[in-house]
Amino acid sequence: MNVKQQIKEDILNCVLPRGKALRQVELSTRYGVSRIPIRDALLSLKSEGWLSPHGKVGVMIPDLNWREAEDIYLMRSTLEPLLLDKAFSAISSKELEEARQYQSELDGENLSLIRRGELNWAFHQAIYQAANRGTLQRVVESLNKQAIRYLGFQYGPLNYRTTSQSEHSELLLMIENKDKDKALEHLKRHIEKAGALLVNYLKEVQ
Amino acid sequence: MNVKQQIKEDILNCVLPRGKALRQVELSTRYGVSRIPIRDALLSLKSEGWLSPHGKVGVMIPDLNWREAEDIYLMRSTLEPLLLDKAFSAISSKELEEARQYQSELDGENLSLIRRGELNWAFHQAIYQAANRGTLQRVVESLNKQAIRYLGFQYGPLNYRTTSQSEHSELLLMIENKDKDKALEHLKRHIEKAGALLVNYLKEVQ
DNA sequence: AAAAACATTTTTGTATACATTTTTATATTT
DNA sequence: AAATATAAAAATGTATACAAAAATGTTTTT
Repeated sequence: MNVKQQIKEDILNCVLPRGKALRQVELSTRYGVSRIPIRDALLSLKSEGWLSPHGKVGVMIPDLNWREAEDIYLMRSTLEPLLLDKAFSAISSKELEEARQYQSELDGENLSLIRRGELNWAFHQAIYQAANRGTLQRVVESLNKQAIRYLGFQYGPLNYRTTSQSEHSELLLMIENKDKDKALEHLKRHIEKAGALLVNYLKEVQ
Repeated sequence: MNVKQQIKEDILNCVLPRGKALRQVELSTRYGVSRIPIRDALLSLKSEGWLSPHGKVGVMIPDLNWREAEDIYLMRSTLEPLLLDKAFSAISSKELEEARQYQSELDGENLSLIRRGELNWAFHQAIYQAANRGTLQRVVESLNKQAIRYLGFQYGPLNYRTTSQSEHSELLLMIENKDKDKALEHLKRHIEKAGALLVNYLKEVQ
């Protein structure tokens, strides 16, 4: 696994200190590489929202907060139906099969949080790719990947797993039945519900 | 000016070759720095959509295409009203004054395309910042900055400048009059119109 | 004693050198 | 002659060394 992925894991597992500046030399000894790939990884993670600036210089691991979660899910619930809309008529059994593949993988018990997040995105992406809308899809992808940082809550205290899985099944059914309006609405609600649950929880614990 | 900005300018002014891989050594001699800052800049520009991957390795300047433009403006027209909605009640005369400042700067004749794009974003941002929604705002910012690549068309053949300026004035008026619904609708139309004009033009020339 | 100026230390940014990977050209095989 | 295998070239990725900038601690001044 490359350094960037390792750092992501370590952010999720709270191995790295939160709130204070991450030092490049420290990380380079920790991960056994020079500072250059560390620097690359930090810049990249910053641009993806996994890290935030620390004063004039350096980066740090930002706090999770409900405002950010709310923004992410608000955007997802707005943009993903747009994407599904553009994809809808082009979705074939090939895409549906691929989506089901990822869905069944999500039933596994011993998956890391990151893997779970990636599979969740893979499921949605399998459907969206029929839209052939690279730019819109990349934004939605980035939002989904940012949401991974909050997955610890959803799969932990909130116990959202079974709900999410059954909603995925329902979505696939609606797509199979070519019921576009219903599918779009269902997708929007699916995302809104997950968001609301998460935001409420975050507001409580803060 | 730093290397990244220089490369942006050179992309906009079609100085760098489009479609073929940009070579790091070539760029490093061109801009008089070593390969490291060049590499940083290329990675960063790729993540911002100014460059796209070239095969397995390297990056290239992508073609402008109507699909991307349509996606960008579709997202903007969806997300920016959300942002204005959240900002609305918190917009004071301070923000309006700042917006007017940028607007009057936009009347200038001898502005580079990048400067014009930045000022246009600064105008919108001045209003949006009252929302205090960092995550949503960053996505919208990134979309606005991607749109800069297409500004050559809007300020050139499409001659959109005066229309845009008067629409900005109308928006500010609606905000002053606390007419939220009208302002949201107007903003959405403002973006949609710019997008439709651009997309139609791009479809024609391609 | 508080504030400002200076020196020291720490940290990041960049250049050069080397390792690895990818691409291209050439030779070999069928 | 086309396809595959191999070797050479070119490009990117990474390590180390150095330069610039930022942060910190100390001294000086008021």
